[in-house]
Amino acid sequence: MKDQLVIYNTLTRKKELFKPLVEGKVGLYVCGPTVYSNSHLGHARPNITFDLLYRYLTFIGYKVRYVRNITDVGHLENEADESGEDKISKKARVEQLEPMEVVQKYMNTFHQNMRELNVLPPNIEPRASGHIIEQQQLIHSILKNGFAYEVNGSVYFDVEKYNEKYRYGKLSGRNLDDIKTNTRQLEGQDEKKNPFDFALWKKATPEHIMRWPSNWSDGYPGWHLECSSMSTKYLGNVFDIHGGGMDLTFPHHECEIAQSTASQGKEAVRYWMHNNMITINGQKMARSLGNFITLDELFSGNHEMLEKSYSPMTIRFFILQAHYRSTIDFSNEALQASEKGLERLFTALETLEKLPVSEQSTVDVAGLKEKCFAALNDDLNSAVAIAHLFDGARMINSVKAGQQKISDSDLKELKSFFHTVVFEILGLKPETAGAQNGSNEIVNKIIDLVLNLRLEAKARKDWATSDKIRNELNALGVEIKDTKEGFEWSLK
RNA sequence: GGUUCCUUGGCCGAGUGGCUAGGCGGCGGUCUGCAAAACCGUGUACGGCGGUUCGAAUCCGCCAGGAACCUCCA
Repeated sequence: MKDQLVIYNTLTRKKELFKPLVEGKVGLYVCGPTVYSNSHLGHARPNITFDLLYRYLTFIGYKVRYVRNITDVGHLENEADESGEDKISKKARVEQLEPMEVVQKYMNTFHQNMRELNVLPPNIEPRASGHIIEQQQLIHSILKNGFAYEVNGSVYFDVEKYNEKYRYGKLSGRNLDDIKTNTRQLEGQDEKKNPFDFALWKKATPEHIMRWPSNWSDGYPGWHLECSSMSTKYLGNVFDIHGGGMDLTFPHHECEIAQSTASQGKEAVRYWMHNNMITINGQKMARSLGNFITLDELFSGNHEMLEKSYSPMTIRFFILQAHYRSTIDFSNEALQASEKGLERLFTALETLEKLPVSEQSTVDVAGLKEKCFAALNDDLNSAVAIAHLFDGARMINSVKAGQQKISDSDLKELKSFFHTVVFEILGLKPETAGAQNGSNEIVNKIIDLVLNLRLEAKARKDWATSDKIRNELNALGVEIKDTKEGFEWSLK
């Protein structure tokens, strides 16, 4: 199965068979968050997408080193303040905090949200602020190779010079002539030879708090640099996969390619993968557009656009139900559909544990399994894989209902398949309220007691009493299903 | 304006040159004292107009609408 994974490479705009540089090992780098405010739904997408990739690569037998950075140096902000100060130091002033305190605060909530979404931690989570020296080294080598120039303590990348030897714009499908005619002339950029040149090192203005000493000035690194230096530091000069949101393709990833190539004469990344955006009313959800809903708001339901709260697994499932390269449109209706669907899947998973076995199967477990893995191998098509899981759910329910039969060996295979795909690969987990997991034994016993009384009432055909018990337990959040044997219940 | 891309049934979303996902919702049925759950059945969906083809929603062209990027952004 290892040799069958096909992934879409933005660089070639084609699906390609994935072959790692080193047999059996994969180097994976993903652009992580800039930690200056709470994570929103949009941030969940790349993290879940590449969590799926990480899990799947691991599942098919690769040893993966997954590196996901934390951007804590801050990017230049281009808003009305015109000060050019960096996002993190600006926020710090507003809140009267140390920049690193802001970073720590939002890094903590990011980690908390990721845990809630069952996103596995990466193997290395480097911070830009901890790699200033490496970034400066990278600038030195780009300067030495003649692809950068220094002006007044700042260093800029010479795009035109680079483009004479290599091709700037290959990832995003642009060419320099187009860029020349379409780059806006921004204020305060007169140091650059050309407006499309980008900063490698910026001299800090006096009010800029985040600063480090360097040969050129007290300043801070340009905003594309950290990924170039940290990815190659931990994964090697050439590594397998670099991921991130589609909105980073240009200029961020384009500049990364230019920096790596300018410093080492060859490209660092073999496969570029980009996830699409989450939209809301057809428009990208983004911090800067102000149309975002934070993950905490989703989990608590505390936002005017939300009809109710949505659990982390609902969010995760919602995202996985679409292919990562398609946009996915947020709405209460869509989220509730996912919530119901996920419930159906987990109910089937429970049913799976108590299926009767027969001599022969009338169901095709092997075929189901094959189709599901074929979907995952096809550029990580979780949407199709999940569709096959629903076919599996129907299979399970039909066996339970006695309409289909399953053999002992097929049942074992089906169980293992479901557990592997649902828990290990898709990273879903049950979210039952505590009471049924033994955390509140006495409550379980009381509910059982009451329901047994109801059973007695039913035996007497005392429907008034039995319905009263059911309705009132329902109101308390206990869902009751009558079965042939008696009853089943669960907490909502 | 430039570059890239999208438009699928009530909603969300796969996919493919002919065999035509899936979820949610709706409708009908089975089961049930009634519910719930489950199961079964049910939709003449592929933005518009042309073209290529035996055959296109899938390929090509034009038009309409929308998006992303070009400026921080997941």
